[in-house]
Amino acid sequence: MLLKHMLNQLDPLDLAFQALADPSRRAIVERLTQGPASVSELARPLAMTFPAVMQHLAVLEGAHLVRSQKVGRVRTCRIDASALGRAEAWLNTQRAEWERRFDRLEAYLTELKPHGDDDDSRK
Amino acid sequence: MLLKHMLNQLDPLDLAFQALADPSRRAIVERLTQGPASVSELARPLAMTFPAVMQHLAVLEGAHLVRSQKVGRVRTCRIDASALGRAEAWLNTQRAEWERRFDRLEAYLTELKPHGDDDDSRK
DNA sequence: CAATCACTAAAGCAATTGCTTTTCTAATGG
DNA sequence: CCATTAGAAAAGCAATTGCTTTAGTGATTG
Repeated sequence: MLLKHMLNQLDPLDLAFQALADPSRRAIVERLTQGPASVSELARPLAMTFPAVMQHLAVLEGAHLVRSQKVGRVRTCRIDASALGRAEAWLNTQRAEWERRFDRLEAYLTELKPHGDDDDSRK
Repeated sequence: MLLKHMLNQLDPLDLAFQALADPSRRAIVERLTQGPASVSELARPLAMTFPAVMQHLAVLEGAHLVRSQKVGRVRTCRIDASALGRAEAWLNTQRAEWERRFDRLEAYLTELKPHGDDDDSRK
């Protein structure tokens, strides 16, 4: 029961969604879609200490939502659109699947009762 | 510092992404896009106790990703597409924004150096 | 009506999270 | 060269998470 825990989080979607669950991290992502930024620039608008921002950044990098490279003493961060795209794709699939089923159901009901009556057993 | 913690998670996106960060909960969502199901049906394929599944369901309902109603002794769950859509929309916006900026940059580079040379400082 | 079934409530617990403070290293600017 | 700047590493801590077990409450069935 602890082995399973340690070997967990193999699925990239776990990491991506987990990373995006935090508003500070989403703010960082939103900032980076406007273009690259240093860690200091990312930290400035966030009401927390510098190390805290670094840790958020580590989470985002671990989820492959952000890449970064250090030149001189400044680390420049940019978004990595691939992980963003995979999360988006999963949601897209789920909604598409739901709508497909919904449409099938609607078609079935229309066929069953072809005149305009959308009422079901009320209360 | 603990008040802020308690009043946290006001943003629906926090709840949605947090809920989707767990593979069991995503499995539940995937199952429900195929159509409604009882708690027992949802629990069957998941290698965990019944109460654990109920707790996952509570998280999903809290995030408005799932709705449910009890009739007799069985609770029937269905997905709530609206929260799914809002998460999808956020990701969509971010990718769109990123692509917009990317295209602007590309156009700038093409204008700057109009002949077919896509090389940058290598190594 | 008694046993079972589907679900609920609650307590407990190890692991993880989201910070903090402190300390350190290395690049840069005057 | 010395002070500042940008980032890194680590330890500590309260709160949260993802389970578990145990002990219920009502519907439903034989």
